[in-house]
Amino acid sequence: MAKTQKTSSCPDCINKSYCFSKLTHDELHTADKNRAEVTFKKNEIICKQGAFATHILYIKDGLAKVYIEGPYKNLIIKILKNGELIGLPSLYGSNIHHYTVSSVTETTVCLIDINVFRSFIKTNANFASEIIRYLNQNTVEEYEKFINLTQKQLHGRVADALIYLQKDIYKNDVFEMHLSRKDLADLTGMSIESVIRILKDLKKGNIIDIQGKKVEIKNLDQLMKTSATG
Amino acid sequence: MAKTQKTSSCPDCINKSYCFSKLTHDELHTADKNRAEVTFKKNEIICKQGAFATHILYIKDGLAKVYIEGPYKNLIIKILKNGELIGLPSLYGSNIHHYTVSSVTETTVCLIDINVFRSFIKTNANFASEIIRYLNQNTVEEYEKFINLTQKQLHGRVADALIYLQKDIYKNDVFEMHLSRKDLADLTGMSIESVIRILKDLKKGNIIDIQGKKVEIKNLDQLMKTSATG
DNA sequence: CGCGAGCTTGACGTTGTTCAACTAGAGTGG
DNA sequence: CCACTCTAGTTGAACAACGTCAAGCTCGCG
Repeated sequence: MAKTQKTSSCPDCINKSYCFSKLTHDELHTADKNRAEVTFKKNEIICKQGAFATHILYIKDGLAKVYIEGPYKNLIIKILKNGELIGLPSLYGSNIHHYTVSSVTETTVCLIDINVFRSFIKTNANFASEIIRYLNQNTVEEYEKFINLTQKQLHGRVADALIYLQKDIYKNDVFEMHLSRKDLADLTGMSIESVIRILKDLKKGNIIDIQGKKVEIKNLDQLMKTSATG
Repeated sequence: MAKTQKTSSCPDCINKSYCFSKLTHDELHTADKNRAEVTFKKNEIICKQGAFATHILYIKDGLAKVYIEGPYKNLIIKILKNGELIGLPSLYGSNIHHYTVSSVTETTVCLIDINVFRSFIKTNANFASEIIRYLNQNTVEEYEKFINLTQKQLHGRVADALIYLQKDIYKNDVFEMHLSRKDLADLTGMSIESVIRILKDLKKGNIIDIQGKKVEIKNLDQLMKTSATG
């Protein structure tokens, strides 16, 4: 399972999420006192859909997948990288987690008591508006995902997923694919077999190259065209 | 087009959204001074995706549809009824509208200057947390919609739409269907023809009845079973 | 009475899933 | 060091689900 440690304090932490820069020195100290740091190995569950949300989690390092557990299969909403927050949808309203998060690579997270988090929102308006900004950005990304999943066919959806990984996650045309074919299927809302076939097509069309875990985006323009034409 | 009028003032308004109850008397007066009231006829655009978001809108009366304009067709995210807010995703971050809203029936909305709205968030923590609660509730509903649209087949999706209308919008087993078949198609992410066929099936199975615009949910249990089994 | 928009129906083709078999590679124990 | 197993990945064939097309219908309205 996961091991606990506690390295740098919040005021000194250089990885902290942008919204924390809105906190005062005192508030950061309060956060630090109410915080735990945990490292998860690959493929461990970080937070479980349906469980009580007692903490807001903050990804300090690593990659994690956020997914909704549906009746038959899962849908990956988003891949989280360092600096991102887990549990905000449970901040007010029902205090249970609305999704499951599990680690894709070894991942270190900070846990901050949800009530401490709430108190920051009450007392620090800049922090509150930063949280709203963060929530809204997620909402806008979800709208885009809605269109991708419901109005594009397979080639377009795989192209979207690859562009997402290239632009938002790895920020490089060449990257090591940490997601399994099943993860890609859950991310694009299709079957594993279809993912494989489409990747093969894209490789044959010289748009991407795949060697084992290594993926290279060879023709981003063409990939974006594929994304656009569905 | 739309006509402008201004009836009751904000402090006296009995239709106001729950979050406004968190505002002080003075703040409500400020809102009132920076507000306009507009009535849209059926099928008019209330706010347009891509346009600048200068105001937060509040539905005082009527029904409206929120939809994302995709490359080939639209996706209806949600039906709005009185008390709901338009434009929150544009509050911080990019100040353009991320969706289009148009009236389904005659609809009266209040427009509140977005900067006034922002200032309330800065100065009134209860209001801010109420906004976050509202945003989060929408997010959770969107998660459910994600599963419905991506993991269910046609019968399940139509069942979901009908249950949504019955439970959240009309709150009655018998209601007048204000949405066209195309609207239902955009709401469920399918073709018009398929909507019609599934409705026919449900009618044949004695689960619903349709006479012109009048819809009756005759067997909600069965409809929920249909929703669950996809 | 005639026109047009929204609705309905059936026939057909495409897309994408499912199933089943097979392969490659990584870890395990003898 | 090699057989053994287990999982992830891959391939092809058959089938079901759904969208598209084309035609006809209905109803409200000028």
